[in-house]
Amino acid sequence: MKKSNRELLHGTLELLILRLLQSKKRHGYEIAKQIQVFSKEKLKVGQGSLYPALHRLEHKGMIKSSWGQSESGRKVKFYEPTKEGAAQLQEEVSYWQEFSQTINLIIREG
Amino acid sequence: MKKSNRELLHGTLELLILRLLQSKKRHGYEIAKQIQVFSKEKLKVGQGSLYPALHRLEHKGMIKSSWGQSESGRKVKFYEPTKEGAAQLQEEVSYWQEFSQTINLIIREG
DNA sequence: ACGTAAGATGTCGGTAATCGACATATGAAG
DNA sequence: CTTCATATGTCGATTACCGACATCTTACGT
Repeated sequence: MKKSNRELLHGTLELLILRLLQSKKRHGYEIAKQIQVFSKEKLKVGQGSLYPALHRLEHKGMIKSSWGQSESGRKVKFYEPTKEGAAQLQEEVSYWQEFSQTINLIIREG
Repeated sequence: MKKSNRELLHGTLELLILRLLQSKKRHGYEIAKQIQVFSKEKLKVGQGSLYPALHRLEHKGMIKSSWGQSESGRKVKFYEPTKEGAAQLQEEVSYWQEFSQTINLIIREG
């Protein structure tokens, strides 16, 4: 009965995570915040989406984790991409580009 | 156990349908073919995705259907957008633009 | 005349990603 | 001393999408 909000990140969450980890080691909470910042608060990825996605990626061997300390001295789990993850990112990006170009083409000329 | 193919149209199928119907009345099979053509065969929407999406849109009052004849004289069900559907399309398009710009930004500067 | 391919609409069950809600713990600020 | 932001995590529900299958019709080759 309850109307659900729009699904914000259909299949692109793993792409975003891999891309953000490519720049530097990051922990989960930071990734979520960064997505919010980049999107000017338009996209929000909740914990119920983020953490399962991280575990999924780790389980698939795309990223690896290590406990460490954040700048503020808190215990955090850092993630970084593996070699497979870096390759996967390239694939995801090129798929996204093809995909989004197709959507844009249909919007323009459909 | 079987590995599934990549999900081709994550949440954008209704946008594509509404957009293609905006140009002219079309029937289901034609819509699927058009998406294939526009994407240069890279995207394929199967019947198991297409027809439920059409029924969904009709049930939501975004499109309406009428039986007719195709150019080749076959019995086909034509769809066209309602007023609500046209408005919904505008919303979908502007959401898509915001969304894709965000993804592109993160790909570039993440 | 006959079979097969393509056009066309539809259903069904399974899969999997996302979601909101909840649980929990810690350090900082007031 | 309590509340807020940080931080990680689980859980169940929803739902779109998918491949497979079913069915009917028309066109085409042989």
